[in-house]
Amino acid sequence: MPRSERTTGPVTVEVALPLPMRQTFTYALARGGTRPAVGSRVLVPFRRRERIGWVVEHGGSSAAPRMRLKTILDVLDGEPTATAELLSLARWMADYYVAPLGVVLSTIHPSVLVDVSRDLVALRGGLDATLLEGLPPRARRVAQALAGRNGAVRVSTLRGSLGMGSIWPEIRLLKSARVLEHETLPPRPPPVKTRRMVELVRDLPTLELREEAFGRARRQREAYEVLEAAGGSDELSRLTGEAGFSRSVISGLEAKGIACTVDREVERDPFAGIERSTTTPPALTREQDEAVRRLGEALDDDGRRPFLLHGVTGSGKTRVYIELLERVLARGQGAIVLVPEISLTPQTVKRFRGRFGDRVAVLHSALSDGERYDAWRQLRRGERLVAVGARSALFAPVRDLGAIVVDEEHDSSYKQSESPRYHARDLAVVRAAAEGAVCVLGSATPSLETWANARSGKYERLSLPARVGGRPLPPVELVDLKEVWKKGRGEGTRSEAGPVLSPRLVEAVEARLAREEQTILLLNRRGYSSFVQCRECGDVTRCVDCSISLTYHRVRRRLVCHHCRHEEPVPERCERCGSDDLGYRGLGTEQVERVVADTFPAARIARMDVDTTSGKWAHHEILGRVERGEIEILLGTQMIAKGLDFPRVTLVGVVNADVGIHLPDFRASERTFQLLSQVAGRAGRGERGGEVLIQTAMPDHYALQSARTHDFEGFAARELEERRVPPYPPHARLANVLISSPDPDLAADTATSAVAGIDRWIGMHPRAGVVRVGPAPAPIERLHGRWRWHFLLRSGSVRGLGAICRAFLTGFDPPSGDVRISLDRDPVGLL
DNA sequence: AGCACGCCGACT
DNA sequence: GTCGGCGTGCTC
Repeated sequence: MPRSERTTGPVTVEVALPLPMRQTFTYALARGGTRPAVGSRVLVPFRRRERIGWVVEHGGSSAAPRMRLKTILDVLDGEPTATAELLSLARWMADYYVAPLGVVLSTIHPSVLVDVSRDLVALRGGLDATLLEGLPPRARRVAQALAGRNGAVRVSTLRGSLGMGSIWPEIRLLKSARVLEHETLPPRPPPVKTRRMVELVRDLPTLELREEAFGRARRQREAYEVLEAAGGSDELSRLTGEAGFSRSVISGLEAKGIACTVDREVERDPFAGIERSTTTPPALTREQDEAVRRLGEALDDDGRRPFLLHGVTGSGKTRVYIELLERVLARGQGAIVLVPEISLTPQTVKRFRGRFGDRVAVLHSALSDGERYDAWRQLRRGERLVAVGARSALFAPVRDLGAIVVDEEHDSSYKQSESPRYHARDLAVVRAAAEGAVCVLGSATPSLETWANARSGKYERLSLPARVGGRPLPPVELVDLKEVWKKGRGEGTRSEAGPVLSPRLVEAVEARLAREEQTILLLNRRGYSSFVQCRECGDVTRCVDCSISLTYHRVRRRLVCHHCRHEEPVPERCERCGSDDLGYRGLGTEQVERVVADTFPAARIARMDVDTTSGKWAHHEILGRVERGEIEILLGTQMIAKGLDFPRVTLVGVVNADVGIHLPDFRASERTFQLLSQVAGRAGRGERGGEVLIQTAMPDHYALQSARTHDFEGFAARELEERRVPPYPPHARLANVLISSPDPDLAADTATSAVAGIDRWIGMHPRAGVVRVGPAPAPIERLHGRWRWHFLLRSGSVRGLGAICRAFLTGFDPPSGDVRISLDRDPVGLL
């Protein structure tokens, strides 16, 4: 026996379970069992149940009571599902986003690998009245519910339909009374789709042998020949279907030992139909060529920095990605391409599939769990080399990663809104650095974080300043709503804030209708937050300390800051120009829609937003109608700003740009600028050109002026200044702590005591440089029946902020009751 | 999280 | 007395 075995006692492993607990658990190995590799899944007993966890360490490190160690029930993987690279990324995430390692591991795996065991119960024979009478009421209810169903029922289903909380005590009681049977099924083996194949197992090379084998069995001989022609095997269903052999012919071959049927794994590929394109792509522009050359060089360079590929809409960024991938694949390496959720359309898929065929795995949200798992396995085995997908594709087990591309890197869908609240763009940089891959962040309107990194030299900037084909960006015109309000008093099409559509916009739309061209109208996002705006000068009051817009509280008739809780009365007159003409905004999308319909009664109008287009295909259906010219005006929220490419759209109108700018969020201007730039890119994609009209009461605002002149750099320079005092990203790092409870007092009290705890931690770590702002009621004060409070932590030090966040989440003991605390590091929005 | 234990009011 | 409400504590 090796000495180590003698001295270390029982061999143990540390297991991370997907539970909201920060600790790992120590388990012993089964007698004679081999020690599962770090990163593999194991089935372990936990409480009274079985759960799947990941081995994250060999030997115990958590202080476990040695005597009470439980033993691993099963090692589920021979090969770890979490490679060393992904496990270390998971550790980084757990640490940075302050989330339990097991939870992180479960989110970076396909869901079928995380499924836990299921418990089934079934009645044992019938239920008679005397038996029922002897049962306690709760147990009786369980038994009766079970009698109402046939056969075995999942305990979780039963519990859900009864709605009486945990029914495990009752099940144990009924089981011991021999009323029911209970069975725990092990976790489903991952679903692998199989197909019955018929394979030849004996060769009959000579005619003589065949004569001997088949004699007068003509159909068997024919089947043999079909199989031989198909290369020795074919699908059973094809032989019995198309080829028309009866099942008995096949059995005959089996009986003679010539063929056998086996289940072969097949891979589902929902995009199998997409043909590899044979057309040669157009020549690269000079700038594209230069970018590709630089990225190609970086593949060989160990000390490389991440790249920002800054290219205006239509400048051919995708082409650059594709050329990079070509070079990565030529080196025998793999790659990951992240795209925003919304742009994962058949067009995007076609683009990559067309060039790379089945070397690409597309991780689309419409995939079934099984399909997702198939793609994962293919990547893991190196059968596919490129993963294309939304946020979570960053965790694809691509081998020998050569590059990670993040398209539209500023897009907020890269941030996950549940724990772990990771940002896939930031993780892309982390993963690429750890695995020696080239990282490319592409955008026409980079986030200010990325822009600042490019400016400081932390990232290398590649630029595509012109559209492919030399087509100009469309002219953008700002329509001053203040003028319209002044003139428009007493007209029909108005809201509380004045007319919804300016004469200029109405006239432009009518011109399109007359010319049989199409219009896109971008609506404001839902106005849940109202602000007070001067109708004379367009001014909106901001908080002196936080420089975010103050929110108007109808009930109290006061203005409130949603960061620091500063309050002030609604001014009588505009503080800037002295006018008493103040508007209380709050224009609903429905209202705008009605006005549009009334103004253009003859037009065919479609509306597209999250509410009207719930199904994935409803969205495509509407776009199909636009494409076929069945729609003249497309009304929609931000989702219409991205990726649409219709040559007949020659006008894009933005109904009111101000709503976005005055959201109480430090990113409000940035978001608005990005949105306007995106939507402007929708106009004039075809020969006919196009124009963009933006309605606003503050045409002088820098975000609007920069959008008008397509000037990202001008916008970024000004916005970076705006965020200096008080410091917001990229000048400081933020964490947003959200506290929610159905009880408003509990939420508020918890916020107060949490802040007291935070202040103690801040006091103990002065060098972390953390500043607290708040607490204050969250901008959305009540959501899903819960009252919400939040506060912000701000620091110039990444590590310092991390230390305080971890100390807070581990050390703060929330009061009893239904309170939830969540921490969002690097929040993308504070709403 | 989920579940057990334990201590309280309100009903056969 | 029991039933079932939910606060508290623990899970290798």
